[in-house]
Amino acid sequence: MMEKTYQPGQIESQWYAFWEEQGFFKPSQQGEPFSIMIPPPNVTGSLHMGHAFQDTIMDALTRYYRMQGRDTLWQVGTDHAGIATQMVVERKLAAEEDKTRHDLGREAFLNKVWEWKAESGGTITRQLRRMGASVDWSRERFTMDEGFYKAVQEVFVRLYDDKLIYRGKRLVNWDPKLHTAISDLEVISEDEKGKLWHFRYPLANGVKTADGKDYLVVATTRPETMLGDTAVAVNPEDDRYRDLVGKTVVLPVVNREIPIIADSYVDMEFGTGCVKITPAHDFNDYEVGKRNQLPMINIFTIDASIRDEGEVVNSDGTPNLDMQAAIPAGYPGLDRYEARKKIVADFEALGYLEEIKDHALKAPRGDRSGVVIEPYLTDQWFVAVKALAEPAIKAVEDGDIQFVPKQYENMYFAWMRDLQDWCISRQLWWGHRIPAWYNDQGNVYVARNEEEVRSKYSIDASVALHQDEDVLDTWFSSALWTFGTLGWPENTRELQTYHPTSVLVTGFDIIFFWVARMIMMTMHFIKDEDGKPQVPFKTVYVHGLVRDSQGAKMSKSKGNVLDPIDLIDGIELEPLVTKRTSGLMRPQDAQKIEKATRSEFAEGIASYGTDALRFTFCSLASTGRDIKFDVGRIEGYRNFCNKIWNAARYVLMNTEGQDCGQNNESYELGLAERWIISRLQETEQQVEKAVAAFRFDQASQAIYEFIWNEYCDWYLELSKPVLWDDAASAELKRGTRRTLVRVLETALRMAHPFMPYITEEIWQKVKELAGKSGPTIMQQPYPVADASRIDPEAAASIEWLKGVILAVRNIRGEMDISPAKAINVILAQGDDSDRARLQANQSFLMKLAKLESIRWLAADEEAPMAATQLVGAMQVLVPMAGLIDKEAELARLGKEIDKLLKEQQRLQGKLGNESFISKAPEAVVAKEKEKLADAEAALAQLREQVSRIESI
RNA sequence: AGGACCGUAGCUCAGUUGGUUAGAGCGCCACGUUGACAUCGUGGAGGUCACCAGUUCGAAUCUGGUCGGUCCUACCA
Repeated sequence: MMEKTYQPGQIESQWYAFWEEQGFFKPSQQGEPFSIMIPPPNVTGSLHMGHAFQDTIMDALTRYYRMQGRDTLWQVGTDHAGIATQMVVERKLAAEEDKTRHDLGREAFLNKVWEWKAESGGTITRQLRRMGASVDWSRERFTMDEGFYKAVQEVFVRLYDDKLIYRGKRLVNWDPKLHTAISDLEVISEDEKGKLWHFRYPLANGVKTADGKDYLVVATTRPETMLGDTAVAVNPEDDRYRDLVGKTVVLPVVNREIPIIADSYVDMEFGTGCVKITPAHDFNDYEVGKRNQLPMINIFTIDASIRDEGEVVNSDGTPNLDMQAAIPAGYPGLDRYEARKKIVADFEALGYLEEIKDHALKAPRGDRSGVVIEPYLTDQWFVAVKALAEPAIKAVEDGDIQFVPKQYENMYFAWMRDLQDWCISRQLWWGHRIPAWYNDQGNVYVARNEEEVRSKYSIDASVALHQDEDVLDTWFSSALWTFGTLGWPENTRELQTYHPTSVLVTGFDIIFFWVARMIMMTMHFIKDEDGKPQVPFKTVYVHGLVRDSQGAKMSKSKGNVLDPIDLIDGIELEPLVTKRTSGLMRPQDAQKIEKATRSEFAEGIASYGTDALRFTFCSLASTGRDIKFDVGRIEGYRNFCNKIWNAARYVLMNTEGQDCGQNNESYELGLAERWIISRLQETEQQVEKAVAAFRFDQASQAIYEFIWNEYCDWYLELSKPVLWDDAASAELKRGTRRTLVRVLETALRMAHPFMPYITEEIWQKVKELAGKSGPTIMQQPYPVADASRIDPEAAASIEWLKGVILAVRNIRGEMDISPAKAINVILAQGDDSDRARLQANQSFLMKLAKLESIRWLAADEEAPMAATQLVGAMQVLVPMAGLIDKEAELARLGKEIDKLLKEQQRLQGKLGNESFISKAPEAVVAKEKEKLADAEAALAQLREQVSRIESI
């Protein structure tokens, strides 16, 4: 016997373990392959709403295609997440042992990270199981497992040998806190208020400007970088300065003579039209420097404080040993911001500070450290992306890869067509160490390991080699995800079978980080037998961000994060407050967060269960837009689960231990059965169409409406008069029981990809009654619509029935007739088909509308005093025998008449329009005419009623 | 600066190729525990589809513009 109410906790605990133990998640190795790669979450992270959303969609797809008989692989794994993980462990180390990673040394520190991974690495996979994710755990991978080491080395070495990876001294984004280079993508620019300082640079050798001044004025937002200036640039078209090009200025404070150059980069309209050029500390200046062969002077240490002496580098990146770049006394060792103050003060003292203006600027900050990023000259490894990008662009242009929704393709193209070389080296310890070795002269050798280096480059064992200290950008290894997980560089059966993968499900925020790079890497390394590059996936389904109910991004610092597990299990208010207010970056926010939490979740969060959460995500997944997560929504779907639960209880009560035609006994299907079966086929068609279009909202809505509004609201009610009628035939009763249980069983299969637990739980109870067998619903065939069972006649008949019932209920409601009171109904003005339908549906009508009697108005009979409703042209009369509230009924009729009058007017206007008649398609005109006729007929009837009532 | 997306009921959102009386869920109001379900049932109220102009016989839907919001990309020192 089933519990009276749906309790997700009880039913969700067992099934997952059963599925996993039985190996149901593994590919069947039969049928057409279908494969999805999970975007690997951070191995030490925990599940957030974005994951939960994404995993729901992937699991729905996986279960759907698995049930359709496809050979389905959902590949699971985790990412080592270089910077993020290293930072966590460093913070732990600082908090617990007051040590830095340098105190431990590389090897000991890495051991700590591996320990941390072992300790916390199970969290996210445990949570993934809670979500019901049907991933193949036997194939779980990690981006730093042995196979990935192999794949990463292979890719690096081959790209290097193909000249697609190179090393060089370049200006890169440097994080002065983390002491590593980062890629362009890891730099977030933020609006900040700053200043624009205007400095005078005196002209050397007595030269004067056209207007007689002996100095130029340059403006800068970064005064301290002037220590590294190597030129002043003006626009070549600028008449004001044309004669000064080739002359020099003397850099104040440092007293270095630097040239005035002409470069079209300079905007004549902005500021004074003179720009200080600091090639080593500004990306634009770097380009100017390269064009004009300016030396570059690095003035910063890795902390972005001032060096003892500038490091001079030629514009091609080679060391410049000829030029000295002394740094004035008082500056070395100063932090960049202290240096800025001192420079400004020194300029002021020298009388060279022209003015200071407020200036809105975009500060580049590291996405992990939050500090201002410094353009910095260092030796780094790069991927030359141009050659890789071309086929990757073409694949999307040609439709080999399709984005859903399509608009993301533009975003992809825009980025790919303006791609800069990718800086892949990171000065971290946690990650894939770069497979490059150096001898004492600094010559570089790239191979899979030291042994191979020696043989490849014929280096004697006596020559000392040391490996590059740097590791690779995390995204370098994740770019290999689709093929690395399938055993590449070996040409495995899995690689042949499941690659290219079917669909990638991901957020738009990592299209550049991950999706684009996967496409480039995959197409370069994975080829068909005929040599054609393989794409990593055929479709990219891009979903939106999960936001809070107000539309704000969920973040720890705002204290508005919802934990999917809390929505599943529920959480009391106090622990929720504690959870949201602990470990804040800014503890002063705690009070505000606590207040907001207490008001939004006064009762804590109820336990809604995984199925309700998943169904909520599906219903919100419309067109790749961001979704605002409202707890009211999940409550509604928890109620839906309860509805299914209770429908199943009803079905079991009426079928268990009884004959439901399991053994092909003869049975009869009545109108109601034909109707619900017909509606089921239509729903199956809708769901199929929706899933094919990745419209999970439409799929879930179709299922919801079918189960609640058709099956529960109507069919279960329609089954009662039959099952409880002693006079009904055994065949009809059997047909009803059979339909009850089979439609339920089919609906469960239809819903299973979206709500796996409750469907499995109930399916196990009804499968035999429905004539099915098997260990799990997971392996049952997905319902396929049978168009021949779509039954327009049954549908019309039941729609008629519903119309009459609704009319009676409406009268009851409006006339305030107790639902408990059985009433008499008279039908009038009907045609033959109405008469046939009453005949067919009379017993339903009696029971569902709670009638005392129903009959047709006789031909010569005058209609009694009654409340009236129309069903098509037919009148439904509820005689009120003196009890009628005259005013109420007149008001009710008046409302109806007003509505019809408006409709009539609209239609008459339309049909009176010559050009509508002549230009609109005939079918449309005919339809409008029919509508007008219906409206006018109804109007006439209602008016007749009004005059009758008024005449009392 | 360029681009994308969005603006529909109190809230969250659907609305296919232009032809609906513009829908759903939640919330709201009224009534109701009849033998699946009060995590329920029945009925009801609630919309100038942001605004303006255009195309069209016909616009929530197509075009242009205005206003408001979100986001991305690139930035001028």
